[in-house]
Order: sequence, then structure tokens, then C-alpha cells
Amino acid sequence: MSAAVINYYRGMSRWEPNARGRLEEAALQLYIERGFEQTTVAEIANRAGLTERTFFRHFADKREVLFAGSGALQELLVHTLADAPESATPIAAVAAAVEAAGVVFQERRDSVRQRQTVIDANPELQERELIKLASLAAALADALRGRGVQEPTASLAAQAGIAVFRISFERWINETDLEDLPRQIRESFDELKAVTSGT
Amino acid sequence: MSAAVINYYRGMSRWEPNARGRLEEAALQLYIERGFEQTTVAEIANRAGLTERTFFRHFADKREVLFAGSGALQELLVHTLADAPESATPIAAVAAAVEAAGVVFQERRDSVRQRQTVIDANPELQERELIKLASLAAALADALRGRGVQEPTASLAAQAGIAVFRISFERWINETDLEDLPRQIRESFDELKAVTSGT
DNA sequence: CGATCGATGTCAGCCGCTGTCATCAGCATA
DNA sequence: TATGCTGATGACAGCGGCTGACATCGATCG
Repeated sequence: MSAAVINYYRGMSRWEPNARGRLEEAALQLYIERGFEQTTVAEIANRAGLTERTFFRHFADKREVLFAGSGALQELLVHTLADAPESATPIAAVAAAVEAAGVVFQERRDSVRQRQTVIDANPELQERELIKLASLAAALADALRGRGVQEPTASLAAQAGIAVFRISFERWINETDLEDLPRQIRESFDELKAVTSGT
Repeated sequence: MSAAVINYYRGMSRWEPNARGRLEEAALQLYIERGFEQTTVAEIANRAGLTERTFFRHFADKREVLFAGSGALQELLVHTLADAPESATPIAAVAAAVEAAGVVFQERRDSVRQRQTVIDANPELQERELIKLASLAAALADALRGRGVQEPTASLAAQAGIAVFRISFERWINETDLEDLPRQIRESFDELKAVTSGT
């Protein structure tokens, strides 16, 4: 309809390109403007010039639109871990991967913060974030097993790494004076070492 | 209606007692029989002799009915941690709390397993479980801070403890030959120590 | 040129969940 | 004993998330 008219005058293809991206952008805007619960999927689709049905063809549910980048993050973690020297201990390999993720987050601090503000304001979104983090931990554990690490060592190292990331990330995003996330991550790994050494 | 009739003949109060418990029981049964998604709240309420509306007065949503016990678990963790000797290190205090939880789970292995089977079959329930675990970790971190432990040590020790619990629990519930959960927990704490010592 | 395809639109419908008001036994209190 | 209040439940309407089924129509391929 309206998109078709635009296309007609522009002489372009049937649909405006990048429907998925437009939906992501519209959703983030609205979640910030009105809050997650107060935003309907119909409103998001409308702002993107699409219909509600199309939204659900691109995203499994109303929450998932905020987590579109988690696949890429998982790949980064797994690849970085795989590239760690064979001699690296499990926790060192995990630390390298988590630190690499930290660098990426650091580079996009503003948008990361914006998104996190939305998530922190809504328990449903926190649930989704937690299961994504659990999925990352599972992927790390898998990658470790691929390097010959046995259970439960692989799962423990992976979970510990994700826990370190969570805690470092939270401090980095909340406290204005902690600007260096990778550094914060390194320090938290050291702190974890100190904490566990005194069982 | 039907409940009123029953009460009339029994000469008891207006409503059958323990509505909440009946709802929990009916829900678990149906989730096992047909699966979580295939069960409607109306069906649960019906089996419990109540209405859908009443279900939502007792539980915030369809998932929450499976997590009614999490409050008691949190209290157990916090109290056990508080009772640990003042001289105990943070991780040792956390270990004591998690181990106490392990004992409780051990005592109810059958019902725990049944419930976990339902959760493992459904991502929505896994999300809820993860946020409950995160809440437990937050409570442990709080309790540690109450003992004077600083951040990020408190959060790290708490998260590590929950990670150990998760991994131990998973192994305990999936492998028939690992019958002793508290023992599994102790061993995982030792393993964590070994893992982190080699950064 | 015609067939097929893929992204989107349209519509009907289920179900989770909520607000609102009614009901009515039990209890307290006059 | 009569009266009024309370708290748990029922009844009902309605919104919004989400899905299945079918229609549309430019692009692409043979």
C-alpha cells in the first residue's frame, strides 16, 4: 500500500529494503519513548511501514527484536576461544573470548547503554537476556570441549567466564568512572581467582 | 457452584480449602500429561475446581505456578549463609549455603526431577528458572555484603556459587550414578578452585 | 512469455492476562 | 440477633501477543 506508492514514484522494487532493520529501529525507539509494555507490536510495525504479521515473520516475539545481535556475539566468543593458543588453560581461553566481547561493547558504548536501559526496566526482557547469556555459556562450554576439555571443567570455566562478564558489564555501565570494560573484565577474572582460592 | 454443593453436604466453609495448592497440583499434572504449551490456564483452574480468574489471583502468570517454592529456597540460602562462622571466607560461606540447598533437593529427588523434566522441555520455563536463579544470586550477594564483603567480591562469590549449583544439579539429575548432590556440589567447588587457579 | 518464488498484506481466531463489578459465607460489633 | 464489613471467588468484557491460512504481485528464471 503506502510503501507500494512510494516505490512507484521512485521506480524501485516492490518493497522498501531492510524491513528487519526498520523494525529493529522502530522497536528500540518506541521502547525508549513509551516503555516496553506500553508499546504494541502493531505500533512498531506501523512506524516501520509494515504490518504486525510481518513483525512476527522477522522476530519470534516482541522481546526478540532487542536481541538480534546475540548471534554475532556468540560467533565472536566461539571464534576467539577457538583461536586461543592450544597451550592456554580453559579459563585463560575463556577470558580471552570474554575480553574480545568487551572490546566490541566498549566501541558501541552509547547504543549498548541505551539498549540496557530498556532491558533493566523490564523483567520480561531480563529473562530473555539471561537465557541468551546461558546460551553463550553453553556455546563456550561446547567450544572448550572441542579443545578436549572435560566436564565439569568446561561448563564451570564457561559459566565463570559469563559471570565475570555480567558483573564487569554491570559495573562498567553503571559507574561513570569505570570506562575501560576489557580492563574491568581482566580485573574481575583476577578477583575471581582470589575469591575461589580461599575455599 | 459445584464446590458450594460439596461444602453444603460436608457442612464446611464456603470454599474448598487450599485453592493455591490445588492449582499447583493441577498445573503440574497437566504440564506433565500434555506439556506446558498445550495446557490452558482454564484447564488448570477447571481441574482444581476454580476459574481462570482465580488462578491469576494466586499466580502472576502461567509459569509462576511451577516456582512457588523459590521463596523458601531463597530463605534457606540466606539463613544458612548468615549462620556461617564469621571467620569463613566468602566462597566458603556461599558453599555452605548451596550445599544446604543441595540437601533439601536430595530429599525430594523424585518430585524435583518431575518438575525439572517439565522445565527442560520448555524455553519459557527455562527463562523463568534463570531469573529465579539470578534472584538467588542477588540475595546471596546481599547477604555477603551484610557480612562486610565488598564488591565485586560479593557478587562474584555469589554468582560462582550459583554456577556451581547449576552444574552440579544438572549432573545429579541427568546421571543415574551420581546420587549424592551435596557431594557433587563440594566436588564442583573444588573443581572451580582448580579451574580458576590457572589463569 | 508464462511459471514459480518470496516478501508482504489481510483476516479470523486462540489464549494469556487484566479491570470491574457481583456474590456470599464468616466474623465482628452494636 | 441484626447489621455491616471483609475476603475469596465468580462472571464478563476486552486488549494484545501470536499463529494459521490464503491472497497479492514484483522479481526472477526457464
